[in-house]
Amino acid sequence: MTNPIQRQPPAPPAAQAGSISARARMAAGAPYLAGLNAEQRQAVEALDGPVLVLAGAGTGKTRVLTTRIAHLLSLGRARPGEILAVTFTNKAAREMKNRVGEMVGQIIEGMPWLGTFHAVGAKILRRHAELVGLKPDFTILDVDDQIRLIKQQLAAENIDEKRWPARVLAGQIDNWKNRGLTVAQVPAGEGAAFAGRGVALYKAYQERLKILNAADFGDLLLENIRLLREHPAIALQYQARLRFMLVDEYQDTNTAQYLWLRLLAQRGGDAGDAPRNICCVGDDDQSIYGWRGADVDNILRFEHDFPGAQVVRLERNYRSTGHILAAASRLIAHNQGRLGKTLRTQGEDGEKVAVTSAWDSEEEARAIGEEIEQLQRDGHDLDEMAILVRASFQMREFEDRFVTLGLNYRVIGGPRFYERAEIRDALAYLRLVNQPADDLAFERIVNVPKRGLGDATLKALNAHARAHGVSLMQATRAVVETDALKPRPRAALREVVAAFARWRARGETTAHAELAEIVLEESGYIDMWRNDRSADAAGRLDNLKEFVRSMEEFENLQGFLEHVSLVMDTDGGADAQAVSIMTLHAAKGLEFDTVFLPGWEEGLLPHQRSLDDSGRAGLEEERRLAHVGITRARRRAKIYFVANRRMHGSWTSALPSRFIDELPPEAIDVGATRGEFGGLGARPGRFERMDGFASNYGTPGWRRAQQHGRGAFSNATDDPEDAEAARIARPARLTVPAGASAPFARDGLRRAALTIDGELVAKSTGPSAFSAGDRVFHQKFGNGNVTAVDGNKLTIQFDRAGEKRVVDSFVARA
DNA sequence: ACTAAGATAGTTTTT
DNA sequence: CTATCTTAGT
Repeated sequence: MTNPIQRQPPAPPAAQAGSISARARMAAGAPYLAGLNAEQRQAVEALDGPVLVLAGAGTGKTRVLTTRIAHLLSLGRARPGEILAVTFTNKAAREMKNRVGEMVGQIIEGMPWLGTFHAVGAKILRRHAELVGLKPDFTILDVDDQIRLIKQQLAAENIDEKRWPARVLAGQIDNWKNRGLTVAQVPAGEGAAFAGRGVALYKAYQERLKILNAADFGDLLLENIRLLREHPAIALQYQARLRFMLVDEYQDTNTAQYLWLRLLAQRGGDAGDAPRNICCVGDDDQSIYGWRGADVDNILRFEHDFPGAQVVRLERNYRSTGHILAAASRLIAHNQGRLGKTLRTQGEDGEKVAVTSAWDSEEEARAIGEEIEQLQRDGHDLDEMAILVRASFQMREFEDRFVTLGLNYRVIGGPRFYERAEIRDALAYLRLVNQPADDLAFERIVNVPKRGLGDATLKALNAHARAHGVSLMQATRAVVETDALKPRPRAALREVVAAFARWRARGETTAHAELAEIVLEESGYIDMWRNDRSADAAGRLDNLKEFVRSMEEFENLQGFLEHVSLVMDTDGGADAQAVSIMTLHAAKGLEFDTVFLPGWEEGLLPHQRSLDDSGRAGLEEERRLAHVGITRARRRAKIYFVANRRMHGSWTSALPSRFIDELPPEAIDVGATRGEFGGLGARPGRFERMDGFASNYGTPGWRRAQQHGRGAFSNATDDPEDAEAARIARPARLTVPAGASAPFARDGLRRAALTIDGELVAKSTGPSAFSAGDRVFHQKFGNGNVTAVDGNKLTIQFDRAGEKRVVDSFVARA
């Protein structure tokens, strides 16, 4: 798909030997090299030519990368300004910076080219902005701005936003940019997307960005590529300077990033014909970002792209116990098209990977909650436990449960600090003070807080701005002087113009953090939240305070704004002990003693959408996700799957994930939750319904479920109670007929769960398991009296907890 | 211009 | 089911 890099002969081994010598001998005994294993050391010391380090989970990838930089510096092979080191996240960049700093001293202060792809891209682009039609102080737009911009374009083009949503076009443009495609390079077929106007809209969007003196995230790379391609002299300059390149998480690079690296890796002035010194570190088994443009092929193709490349495999895992590693390895072995690694551990086997079935997601959450409490009683830190989910909707169940348990938890991920509305609003104010021509910022806050300025007013301003080719702020200044507007909006706008002029002047003499306070106060923005009665208003005020405080770390407003658009993240206060809840994606790169992996069901992991959209590639990426999940665990990995999950409001039955079948039986322990099945609330009377599902009995899913029932699961324990629980919890999964209403689905499934091979395995206790007046016991709320029955929902007056509505399966007769 | 009731869709996420 | 966005009503 992309042209391979220019063929280059491998370097003669002796070519660089001269410069090493004494210093090298000193470095050989360098403290930072001590403690590396043979492969790690090889990866660190192979400084010349292309090197691919295949670093499996927990094999010391970051250590190799940072040590390599330290090594380069202390050998004197490169000055800090000659090393390009790129990562994907700010977190990774920060960590690298810190760790290199620890090894080498303060030299890192001068590592200007260590950062994320985007930060480094922006840095280069600012230096040569004019060459790509921008000014050096261009604004970096985020997704929000992007969408707003595209919305305007669609409106101007009279395109029905219903049929062609702005975010879809934004996604498409992003996709093109990820693949390194400029307007001219979009394949004809794809350009016809969006009612045949895809490319035209892309073109118009790019033109609009230039007018606004703005670049979106994609441009930071794509315009960079264009810059380097169209100006060979500049390319040469960077090629010559950046003599050593290091790339983290290479499996996650997209085509644009790949092209950019390739351009920089072409032979520079000093290197003659020698291959460039590029070292990519990654793990094809942890490539989980295909859906956002990452191309695993980049890493699979490395040796082809960089002939003569050395490949170093790091396979010694220092993180997990034997059973955990065995489970992860066997699972990932089911993927085809891997470079292939075998993780080994020196440690003990440890606990087996627990695979537990539960009736539904609520029970799953309860079981995990109990296990966490047990671990806590045994002296384990909550900080060392994490729940890793496939999709964020799974989180709520755990949050709900943990709130009632009073268990401290923290959700990792979610909306980033700078993505929060209040922060973006505050930023827009500052951007507008800094750059009155920032139309997007203007539109965002002109009526926040409410100033009585609506669509009509904005339309008038836009019309004037377009007609005269000026910014909205300028247009406003002009329009306010006319009587084109009604008195009310006119007065409001007059105030806005005056206020910004005032703040701008004030900025000349006032420190930027203080200025921000003044702006937020005088604009009425702070008051807006002070007067807001909603629950999260207080939090927003806190965020604003934090926002202003964080400004103090920067020299000036300009510097702060650059930081915020590229680098700001939420790594905030992690003070109290808490269980972490996050997605599998967010967990990459982290590790915990105990990892809970709920939701291992067909359709969720692997996710149906992945399967539908990307077929086998999708399945393999899901498998890698599962692999990432297991390998986060140091000592305990616990997998769960449920029979029933509520999705989009209706109950859906689920099959255990095929990934569970792919685990090595000898490394796992299978069981079921000790759910309160006694009170299942089975109500006979409609068993004939089962016949309606008969056609599903021959499906692969059904067969697999049966197989499990007969195999590992039914023999999981000698305890008859457990055995029954296992059978029940491992019911025949049925596909809910499409469109089945929730109650029907639920009833049908409940019924299904009670029968295996058509045999009733759970006894029912009458039409209604409970009736008003019954004395019952609930695990959490204690004893109480049933006051009303509604289907399987009971209203209970608890002695201590008050009145609650509870599903009958959660209570037992007292 | 703002509010309240309807429609709609609903993995994963960084920069 | 529920969060979010759009539309209709005041």
